[in-house]
Amino acid sequence: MTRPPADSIDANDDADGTVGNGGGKITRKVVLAAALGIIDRDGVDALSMRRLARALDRDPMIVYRHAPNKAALLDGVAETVLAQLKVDPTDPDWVAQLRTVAREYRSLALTHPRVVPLLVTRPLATPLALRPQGTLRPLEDILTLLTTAGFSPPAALHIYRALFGFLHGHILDELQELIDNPAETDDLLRLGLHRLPIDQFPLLRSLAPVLATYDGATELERGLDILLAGLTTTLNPPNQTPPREAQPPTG
Amino acid sequence: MTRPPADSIDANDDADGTVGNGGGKITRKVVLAAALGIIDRDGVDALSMRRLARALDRDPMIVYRHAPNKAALLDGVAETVLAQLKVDPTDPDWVAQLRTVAREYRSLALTHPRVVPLLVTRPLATPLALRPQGTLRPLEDILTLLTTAGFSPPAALHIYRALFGFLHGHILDELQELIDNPAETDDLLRLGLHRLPIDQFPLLRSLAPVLATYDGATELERGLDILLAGLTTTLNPPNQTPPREAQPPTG
DNA sequence: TCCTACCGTCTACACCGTATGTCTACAGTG
DNA sequence: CACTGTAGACATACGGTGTAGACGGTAGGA
Repeated sequence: MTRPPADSIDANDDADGTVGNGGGKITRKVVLAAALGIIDRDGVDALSMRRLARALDRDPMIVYRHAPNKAALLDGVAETVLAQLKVDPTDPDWVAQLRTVAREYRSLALTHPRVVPLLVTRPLATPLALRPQGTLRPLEDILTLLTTAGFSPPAALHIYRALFGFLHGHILDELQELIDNPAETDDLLRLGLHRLPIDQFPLLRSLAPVLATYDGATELERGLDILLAGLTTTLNPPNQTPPREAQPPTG
Repeated sequence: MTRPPADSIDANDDADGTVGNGGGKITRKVVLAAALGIIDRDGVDALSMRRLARALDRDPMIVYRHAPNKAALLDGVAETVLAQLKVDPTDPDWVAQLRTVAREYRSLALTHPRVVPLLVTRPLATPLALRPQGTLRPLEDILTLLTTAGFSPPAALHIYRALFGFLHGHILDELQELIDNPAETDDLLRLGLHRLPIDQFPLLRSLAPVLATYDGATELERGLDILLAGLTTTLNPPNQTPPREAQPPTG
């Protein structure tokens, strides 16, 4: 009998909402999925080894069979999210492909907003080459995309940096502006801006309506316009399709 | 006598390296400075209320006199660092002023690299208006800088977002590429890239020398060139000095 | 059949954030 | 002077945390 004590046999679709995984086999994938679920629901701080084990309906120590320690577990969660970012390195239109990647990255971040701190933070703790390979895959793929398009590897790296730098910044910006109290109708109150002294923050307060109607998608597109235009003019590869203007996805 | 038991009276410049603050008065500033010291030395994870108290040579609970809880303490640390960022809202040359701010932000991040996760992450947990006011000061100041230069408030906000989005992204990029093993002379080994399978990451591995000689300062300047050029062409304010080309600080 | 490998469990330790209570020193009041 | 109120520092305690180490049971290979 590998099940926990009797009192939890039947009544345990535990407080984490996950249905305790019953008697199913525990794999790394299952562990990471459960961890991701907890983080999505309650944030990174809410993820503890014990709570994760509770969600898996197993002993806390089981997690250590699939991750050497908690830091590695968090890396794993970041990796599973980032691994969903697919790059097509064979796309002949590199500008369009980068746009697609950017949009997908944004939508990934918006569906897992509480994972974003991990995405931007974990790499700071680990030297590049020691990072989980799923994390490096998009980098390598974009490098091949760009070198295939005619860029030199250093130029490709430059473009990659510019794109993801911009992307990370944009995501952080956008998530910061999520609404305080969505039910409130008045913009000032909804954003909590009324708490700021008027004499010290007049402009910020006056921007309530603008802040309240922030549109991340088109903000991203405009940023990409500028960025990609700047890149194509400074670094034109030999064999290349002309860069397209902003073209938000139709769907 | 407010001092702790005798055994620590003379021999306690404790393991945190800070000289226990002796009998000095504990203020919020002192607490935050000690916390910053610990984070600078050993990272955010190493900061615990107990260790902070040990550094202050006091009982753990004093910290709660100056911060309601640990999250607020971290916010305070982020604030003290960010408050060092001075914006001159009266500068007539807004482009030059933004460049200066960007450079100062970068140098701030480089002198406190382990605080950067807090800088980019804490705001995600707190709605804009609830953030410590020291955090909002640079925002308001940049808004007045730009509106004084002739931009409308929404345009000013747009520029602020673009600048700090780019800035955050750049900082994260730059810190990620810090060296694994600085003593090693071979670039591949120094970056740990030899651990990557050649057949799966050929381009990344080939970029070892480029990665090893990353120059964040000029990378930042080039990014600012593109960004500010893009902003001035799309959003030209009425009364404005012409934008200058990249001009790294002479000192 | 035994051996090895792994998987899940149990126990235990040192440490964590913080609610609550107690002690002390001092300010103001009569 | 005694008395009270108050604020700061200290002490205790509770429930939780990450994880080292040892133990049993089960599966597969020799």
